[in-house]
Amino acid sequence: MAKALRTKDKIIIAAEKLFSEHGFEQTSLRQITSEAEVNLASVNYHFGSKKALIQAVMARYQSVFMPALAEQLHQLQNSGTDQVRTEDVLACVMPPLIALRQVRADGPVIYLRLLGYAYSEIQGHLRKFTMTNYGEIMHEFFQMIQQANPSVCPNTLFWRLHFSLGAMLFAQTSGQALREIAAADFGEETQAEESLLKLLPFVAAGISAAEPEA
Amino acid sequence: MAKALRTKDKIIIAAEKLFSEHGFEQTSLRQITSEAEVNLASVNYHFGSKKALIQAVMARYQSVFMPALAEQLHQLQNSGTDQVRTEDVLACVMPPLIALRQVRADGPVIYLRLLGYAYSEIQGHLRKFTMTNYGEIMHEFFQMIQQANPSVCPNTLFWRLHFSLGAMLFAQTSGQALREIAAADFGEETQAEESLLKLLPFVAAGISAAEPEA
DNA sequence: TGTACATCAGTGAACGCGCGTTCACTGATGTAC
DNA sequence: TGTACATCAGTGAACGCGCGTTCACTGATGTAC
Repeated sequence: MAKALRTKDKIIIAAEKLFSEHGFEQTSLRQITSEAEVNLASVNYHFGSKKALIQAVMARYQSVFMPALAEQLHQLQNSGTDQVRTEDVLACVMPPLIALRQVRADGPVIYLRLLGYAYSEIQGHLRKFTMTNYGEIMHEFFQMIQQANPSVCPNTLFWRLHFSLGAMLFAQTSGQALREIAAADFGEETQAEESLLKLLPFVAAGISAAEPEA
Repeated sequence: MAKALRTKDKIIIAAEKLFSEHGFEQTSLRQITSEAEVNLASVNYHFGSKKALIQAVMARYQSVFMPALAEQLHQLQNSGTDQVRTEDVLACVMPPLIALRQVRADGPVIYLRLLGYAYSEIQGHLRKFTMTNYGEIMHEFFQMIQQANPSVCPNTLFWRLHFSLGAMLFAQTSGQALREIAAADFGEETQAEESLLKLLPFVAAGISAAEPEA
């Protein structure tokens, strides 16, 4: 049993790393099992299929992230502030992200990259999975963003939230390359987590922007 | 000769459509030649390889878009306004985008989707290609954004421009799915080109947001 | 105008390769009596 | 305590499949003399 868990864990650890670096479809089971120093057939033995392995990897992070996000949102709601600001709602995602260090030291970065690939590659699957399992939390989040921006119509907010998601995922997926360019052009090193801090004011301003006249 | 051009064009037209719908790696030459009603081997005959076909498809759009963008930027520079606004610089991308209708009726949408896949799939290749061929135009664009936002440091602007790019590409790549969700949730149909108009105020506000204190 | 030859567009079939998955199997561990 | 059996983790080799690419070939068009 002890060794059994080892093999399964080895696969998970190697898969997370390679998935987050090259995406799901571009990473083969042979690469994963080679990195994990494990037999090729053991992926299908432990997980059933490649698709199931992908879901297991994602689920492991979601199951930590989502409850932590719910916790943050509730804290903010019960903080007695009568008017929450967009920044405050957005900031709720940071502690859950940092909590992913429990899963793995570089968990926050890994998770964001996985999200990026999950959205761009397996179109819609992840969204469906997230909504069926954590739809309520997502709904709460959306409602609080609406409360913080009563003058922006919900349809516009819907789009702006997805623009924000896109900005975050793109920055993560292309993050390494961008950081190198930025370092070369401006002589400033930007850390992976730092680019997230740069993101917050950007999306907060974008979400709360005045609605243009029709 | 007449029929020769036909086959090559048939391939381009089918490839653009399928690439923009499913991405480059997910689209096989067999799908393309089947859609184009053309022999499988003719792709390699006319283009040499799949990679060369992808480049040909992208180059066709870039060669229309980029000069048109340069034209817009120059017009804005010579308009006599002493202080350009971020919105004005951003708005410069719209006419070149619309000019892509010359290439093909749904050219603007196709191009944006291709861009999205190009950035997320063939990491860095497109950026390199764009910078070597149109680096000067990109540099001009960046400089004008800087002029419009003298109080934001260049490094931050660099990141914010890429956040904006990410927001746009994500909205396009996931556009169809998002439009369906939005229609179901808010009873409002959003057209493909309309989501771009929603994007402009969002990124303009994000780019010009005040720099947070350190 | 007619013939020989070269060039070019297009084709059908096969190539080798890497992929996810399957299968028959081994060996260790746990359980029942 | 000892034996028989069941369960489980893990393995090596092969499977079929779709992929991009290649190759020898056909037939039409253009050119030279």
